[in-house]
Amino acid sequence: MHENLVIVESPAKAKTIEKFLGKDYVVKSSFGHIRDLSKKELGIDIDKGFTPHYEIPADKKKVVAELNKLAKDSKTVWLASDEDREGEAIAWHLAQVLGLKIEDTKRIVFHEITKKAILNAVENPRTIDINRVNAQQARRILDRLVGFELSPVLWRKVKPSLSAGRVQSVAVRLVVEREREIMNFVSTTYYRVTANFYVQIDGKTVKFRAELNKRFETSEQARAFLEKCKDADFTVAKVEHKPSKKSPAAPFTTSTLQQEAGRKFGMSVSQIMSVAQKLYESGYITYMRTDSVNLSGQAIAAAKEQIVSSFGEKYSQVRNYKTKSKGAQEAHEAIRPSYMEKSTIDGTPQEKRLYELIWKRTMASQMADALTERTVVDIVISGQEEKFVANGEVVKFDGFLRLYSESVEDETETGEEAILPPLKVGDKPMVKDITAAQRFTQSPARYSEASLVKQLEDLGIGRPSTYAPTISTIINRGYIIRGNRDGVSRKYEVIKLENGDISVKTEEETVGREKNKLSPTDIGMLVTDYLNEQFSTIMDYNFTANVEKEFDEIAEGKKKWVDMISEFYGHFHPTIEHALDGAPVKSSQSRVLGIDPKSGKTVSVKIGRFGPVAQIGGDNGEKAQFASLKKGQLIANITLEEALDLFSLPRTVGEFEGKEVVIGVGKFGPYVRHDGKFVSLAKTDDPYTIELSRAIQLIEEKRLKDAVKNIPIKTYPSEPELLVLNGRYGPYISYKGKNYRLPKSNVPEDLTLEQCMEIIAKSDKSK
DNA sequence: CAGTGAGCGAGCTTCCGCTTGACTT
Repeated sequence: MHENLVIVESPAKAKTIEKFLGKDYVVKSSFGHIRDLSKKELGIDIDKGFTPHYEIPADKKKVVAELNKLAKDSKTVWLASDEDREGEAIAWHLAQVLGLKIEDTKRIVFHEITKKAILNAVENPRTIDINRVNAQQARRILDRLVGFELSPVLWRKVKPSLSAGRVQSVAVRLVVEREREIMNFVSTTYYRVTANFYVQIDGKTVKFRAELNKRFETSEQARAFLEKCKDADFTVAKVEHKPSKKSPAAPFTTSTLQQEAGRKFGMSVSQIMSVAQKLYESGYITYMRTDSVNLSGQAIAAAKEQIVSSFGEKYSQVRNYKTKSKGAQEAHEAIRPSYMEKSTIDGTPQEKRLYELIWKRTMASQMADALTERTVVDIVISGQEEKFVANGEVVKFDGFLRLYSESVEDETETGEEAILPPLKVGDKPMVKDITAAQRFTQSPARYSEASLVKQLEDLGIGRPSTYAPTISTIINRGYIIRGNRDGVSRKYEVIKLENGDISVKTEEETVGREKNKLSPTDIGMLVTDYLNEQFSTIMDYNFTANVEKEFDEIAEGKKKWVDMISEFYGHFHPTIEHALDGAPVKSSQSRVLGIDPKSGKTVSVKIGRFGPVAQIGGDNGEKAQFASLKKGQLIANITLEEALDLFSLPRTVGEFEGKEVVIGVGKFGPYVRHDGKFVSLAKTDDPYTIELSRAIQLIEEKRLKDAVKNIPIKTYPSEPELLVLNGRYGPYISYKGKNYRLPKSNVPEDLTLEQCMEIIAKSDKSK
């Protein structure tokens, strides 16, 4: 018999709290929600006032059974799930399932895992807030109604297995609309003029740069300006010094961690989350799914101590941050190191890097502003209205920059900030050269995973625990892809005045190179257009914010959840009926690109049975040729040349060992075929351009791998049927035609026959 | 397993949020 059972959501949290509470308390975790609407059906009885039917999912049966047993054996059960809407619902479901009385069940909450906070919580228990629970039920039921009524419409009208929902469909819409902006963008050109000046200071030549305060639209105008500069003289007309300061960014939330680690290390949001999970489980950082920027008093004090001892008093500045994002629920602290004095940890390189990033960000957030002095110098040109402007910046006190500076998503062209020589009004700097370079206005940038997360967060859509899964879902459904683009080469004109001569040159640059950026697929565009047309309310960027207001009213007891859902459904369901009555999506419509110069037949693109496809001929019952579009190509903007290129596979690239080497694209992606054997191309290989030498390299690599794969790590003379082998997922045991996983703790080379048999026996028993 | 594009149709798919392991040969 225990005195007290405390139930929290996360097992790592349970371990920590158990230490704070002492021996009279057993602390267990529910592993999140323990009940949900049934998975198979709608799980809501619409005719009976939207009554939800909750079930305990199969993978939660064990946890619930254990909690039930412990609850029966305890005098008092404390429900300590998070204080947000979902946490309150978890507490309520626990009370229901464990047969606790709602009126006198002890509900406790804390926003930070510190001894003080926990003890304080235990001294101030409350009861379950049923209004907040009802707000969660409304949220859950609304999402189920939307998801499970919309998705079947897509199965009937577009294609099977598609999905739609309050969050994912809007996420796809953002990507689709950005792509359309890029497609419709018309780049204009202008000329940017910069000058290299120099002055003599103490007998030394000091150079500096300045930019003209006007941009020219045409080459002629730019050239005319340079002509006029030939005999002009240049005078410093104004020197302005402005003190300026920079403040550190707030400590990390889930979203900002994803953005920053994405930019700095190029990690995907799901990679970041799984590394952060490891750090959390090891006790190195606080909880990683949070929308709060708050730090505990204890953490602030520890950071201060670290900063003062490492950098001195004047680098410290205690700051309290306020969360401003829409719909934040602040059940936790910001993501921070558990122990501020630990600036580094043991672990994999990724774990170390991510930890150090979190440590620096947290420390910097408690450091002083960086103080700078900005200098702006105007240089007038005799006989002309335009003037050159030089910008300089000097850091007077580095403050938090000593430790950390935030990165930016896409480096855009900005005026250079440099250290300027001491100039004064009336100075006449000499001109080394003046350059008018042709520039181009840029289309908006495609989203990265992290910038899409940021956009969703700004719109109040989705929660920290769902950002990464949402992106996986819309990629898995084939609505969007994450990919790289090589960029294209572009020529630009450079007009330069130097030593009294004007020269014109054409230079070349690569633009539009992208890594891991998101773009829609044809299906993503098709579904988005259809949903926008039929279900504009759900697709509205403000839909979530609007329903959140109502959830808040329910939580405050001002509104009944059934009324809210019933009103919503009254409007929503007829739109479903209307869509089902309507026509299917015109997905078979094709776009004609032109004429194939070789055959003289029509080339078109459309969505076929197996996705987007290009077609040559097939008009009058003749047999058409087909080729799938490449990842990233869209029906909306593929060109005739790109489409014709698709028909170049399979192609023979040469001979190796007297046999043909053929490149093709099969069911499992691009491959090399040689001597009746197939080798997959690497992700970075392009089947349309790959050369013989690389193909041979792939064939040889495959041979080597195959050779290694079949050499056993370990064999046993007394049991010839038992082998320890090296497989795709690491070492494993093969015995009598069956394979067995190795427990992590085993070193495969040291396995004895007895140990192997034990592993086999255990595995067979568990099945 | 290394393309596909005849037509029919049984049975299936699906949401958002809260949590971790288990599991692929």
